Amino acid sequence: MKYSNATNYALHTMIHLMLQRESTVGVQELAEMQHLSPTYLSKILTKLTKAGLIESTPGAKGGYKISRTKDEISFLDVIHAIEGDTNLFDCSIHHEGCLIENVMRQAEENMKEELASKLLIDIAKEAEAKRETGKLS
Amino acid sequence: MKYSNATNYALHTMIHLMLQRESTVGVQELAEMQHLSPTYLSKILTKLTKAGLIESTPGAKGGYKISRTKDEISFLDVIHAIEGDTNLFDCSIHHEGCLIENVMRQAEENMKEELASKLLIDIAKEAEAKRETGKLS
DNA sequence: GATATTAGAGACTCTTAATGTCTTTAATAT
DNA sequence: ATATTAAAGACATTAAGAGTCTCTAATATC
Repeated sequence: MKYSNATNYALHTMIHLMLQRESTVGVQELAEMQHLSPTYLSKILTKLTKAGLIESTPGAKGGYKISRTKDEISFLDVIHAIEGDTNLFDCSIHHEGCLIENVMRQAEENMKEELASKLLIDIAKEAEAKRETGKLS
Repeated sequence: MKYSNATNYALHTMIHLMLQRESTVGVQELAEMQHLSPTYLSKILTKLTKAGLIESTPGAKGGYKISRTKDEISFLDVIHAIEGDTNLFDCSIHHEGCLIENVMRQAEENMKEELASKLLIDIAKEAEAKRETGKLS
């Protein structure tokens, strides 16, 4: 019962791309930064690309950059891109209208609302400010 | 990224025990009801017992019954008993004060607050009422 | 056009956690 | 003493996540 590591890597990568000045960053560099193998991170980046959160250009001088919609990207967007559209809880006994499932779903909804209201850009700026005051993010 | 089936079984079992008039119910009966093997459900029940949510008596005429605190048992109590004290999200990169982790933890907290505020007894009563109006739970 | 570079796709392995079974032991009522 | 029931623990099975490797496709540069 945990979010996957991939979601963590994805979130950190997104923040990094947001703080990036250069137009594109290759998977090589992104992978090194997080001590991951490029091929593994590549799969994560592909998911982010398909979700429209980042843009990729193949070929020499290619790489990834944050999407134009960068000021509107929420935590939930990233989670959704990686984890897919899943619920934390499925009753699996009752096929519909399970009272227990209803309660669990409502609670999950509260969490998701919070995650939808949190924008990556705000955290990115916060991280930048923190870094400038000497503390490494 | 899902709550375990065990949590679902545990919640349903708790509701059932709350609606139970007879003093104790054996694992045999509880297992049949949910189409589970008795030994498997037994492990779940042991966790609930250790958490103090139900009480068990071994031997002939033994079985399980809901704890005396039954009016105060929340969804979160059951989840905690089965899943343990875990977080949905661990940064695993940064050792402390990760901004991303902070956001994720806060959102999770919202969910848990909701789950702590929902009492099983209310759902049990609702299920009972629903059953009496002809609809099976 | 040839070459170097980079993303993407897919098959594959490894590891871990959940799921579930089986057997034995301990406790209790009759 | 016996039947019944919970508890414990070893064990097997399954499913999902994590991660690697290889090959293909696209693009810039020369």
